[in-house]
Amino acid sequence: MDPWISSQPSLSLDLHVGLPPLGRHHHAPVALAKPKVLVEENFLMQPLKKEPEVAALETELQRMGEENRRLAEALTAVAAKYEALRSQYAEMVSAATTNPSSTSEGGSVSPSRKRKASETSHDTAAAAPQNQHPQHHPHGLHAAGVQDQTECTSGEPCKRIREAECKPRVSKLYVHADPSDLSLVVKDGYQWRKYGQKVTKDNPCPRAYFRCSFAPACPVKKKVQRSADDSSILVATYEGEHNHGQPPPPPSSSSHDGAAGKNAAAAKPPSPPRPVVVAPAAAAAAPIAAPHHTQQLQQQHHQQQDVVAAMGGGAGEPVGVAAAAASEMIRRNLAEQMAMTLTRDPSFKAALVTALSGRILELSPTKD
DNA sequence: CGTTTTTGACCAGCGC
DNA sequence: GCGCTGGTCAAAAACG
Repeated sequence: MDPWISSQPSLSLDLHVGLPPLGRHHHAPVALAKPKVLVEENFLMQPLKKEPEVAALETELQRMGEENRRLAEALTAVAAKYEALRSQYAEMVSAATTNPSSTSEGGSVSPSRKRKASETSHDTAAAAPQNQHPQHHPHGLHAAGVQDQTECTSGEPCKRIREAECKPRVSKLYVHADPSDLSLVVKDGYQWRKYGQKVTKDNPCPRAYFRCSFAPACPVKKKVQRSADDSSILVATYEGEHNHGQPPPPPSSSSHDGAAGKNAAAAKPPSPPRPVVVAPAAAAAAPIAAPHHTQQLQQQHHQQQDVVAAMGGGAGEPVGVAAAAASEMIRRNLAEQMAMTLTRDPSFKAALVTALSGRILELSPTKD
């Protein structure tokens, strides 16, 4: 899989129990699918005095090996689906870029931009880059990027196209957050500057408006609001597409979401250095806590749906952010779930201890 | 001192 | 035309 796995603390034991060592270059999750029953092998290599206890353990190990294999297969299936979806998305993106007229780029500007022409003119110019996919026009000001403008200058259909057909590059991200934490900060790896807050009609919780502050010209905007149904869920709505790469993760834990100084402070307490979209509180407490974990999985499910929606719907949302972050979280959760499942299983622990002791004995110079 | 957040005011679209 | 609403601006405050 990806390097991220190797950085997962919960997986850093390198125990070689069923799963291959997680090296630096796992390109596909399928790599996990190869069950290596090293524990079993090591264990069986012992000069056995086949006592009933040993036999029982052996049976147990075999059973776990089977289970391990099943899990690996399930993981393979999930990974395959993930890859399929991703390639599907890539195809759609390429199709969209080769035939821009069919994808109605226009809406990327906030659909409700209501400023006057003078403002919108420079606004669209500024917003243009977000309309294209970064890999094509990283710096904007190309035909595709100006399309919004051209559509608008071509006549009044502009508005309608924008609001109806051209679904703006909007994607939503559902992030689990501590309900007691009132801040509206969603960690996604980018730097955001808050420029407004508003209480909306349908939700008692205020909505915060952010702009990407990493690149001055980046047109991406983000709205964050707690879900009206579940205050522990933060709904982040991204509009537009970053015209710059993702800011490099800070070497240590420090300002990540917020730009500098106060922003970082207000943007959140120390957070995981990765662009994970889990709210810091949850991220800090969740990895081992079952309830949080469940919520995270639900959250992950939401995100998965959103990613799929983004793939199927508006071609090329800020999926560069949203989808990447979502998939990141999905994978992370997957790994955490696996690690938790294993570490919480007493029989697994017992087998692990047995295997380790057997291995130690085997490697011991005094072994006979 | 520079940057960001806060927050009231303003603007424009929409529905009646 | 008027009020409601969402989105944005910009001055003041806050922070490191």
